[in-house]
Parts: sequence; structure tokens; C-alpha cells
Amino acid sequence: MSKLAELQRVIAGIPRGKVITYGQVAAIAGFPGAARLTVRALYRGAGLPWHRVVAAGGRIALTGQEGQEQRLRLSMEGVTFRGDRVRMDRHAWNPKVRKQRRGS
DNA sequence: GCCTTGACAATTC
DNA sequence: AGAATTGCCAAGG
Repeated sequence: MSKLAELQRVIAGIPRGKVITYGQVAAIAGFPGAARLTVRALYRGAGLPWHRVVAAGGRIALTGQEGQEQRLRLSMEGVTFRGDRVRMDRHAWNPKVRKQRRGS
């Protein structure tokens, strides 16, 4: 398993209607502070929900048409915005908050 | 093995 | 508030 595959796994696990920051993805995958690795993972990754990954503070890093598309895709999934930023208060995905299914 | 590339992040001026 | 600076880590040439 390549390192980037770890990042890709995290990205692939983002549920619909939720978003996460580059830094968060990296941190969860085991590379705290390596937000740029997330970028690489997205470049290499195929079929990943790239639009669910945003920059710090819910900012959309992509520019031009790509950025517009990302925003469009997110809004279609129910994600709301505040100005040019995603409302992280509502849509930030916290894997740690995910409850383990099946109990005893 | 060194240098470059990346859709970043946090700090500072 | 916006621009500049530094740090971060892995993969490819």
C-alpha cells in the first residue's frame, strides 16, 4: 500500500454532503501537516470524490471553472456556503465522530 | 540521491 | 485583508 493510497482511502470515505480539509485528510492518513500530500493523492487518485476536499476554513482552492464546478457539485450534495467558503461548521466531516457499528 | 512538483497551512508584515 | 515566507511529505525524473 503506497502512502498516497492511504490518503486516497480517507478521501474515498468522505460521505455525501460532507467535506474535509487537505490538512485533515493528511492528518487522518497519518501525515499531520502534510496537506500537500493530499493534493498529490487527488492527482493520482481516480474516481475519488475530489470535490469533497477543500482548503482550510472551507475555502475552495481550485480556481476558475474547476472551482466553480467543485462548488456546484458540493451544493448539489446539500453542502451550503457562506460567501466563497463552505460552512465547515455544518459540513466538516469528523471520522472520529463516526460511531462504530455493531456493539457488543 | 538530489531537485522539482503539488488543488496546502499557519504565521507574519 | 492581502501578499509573502516557511514548513510539511512523498513520488517521479
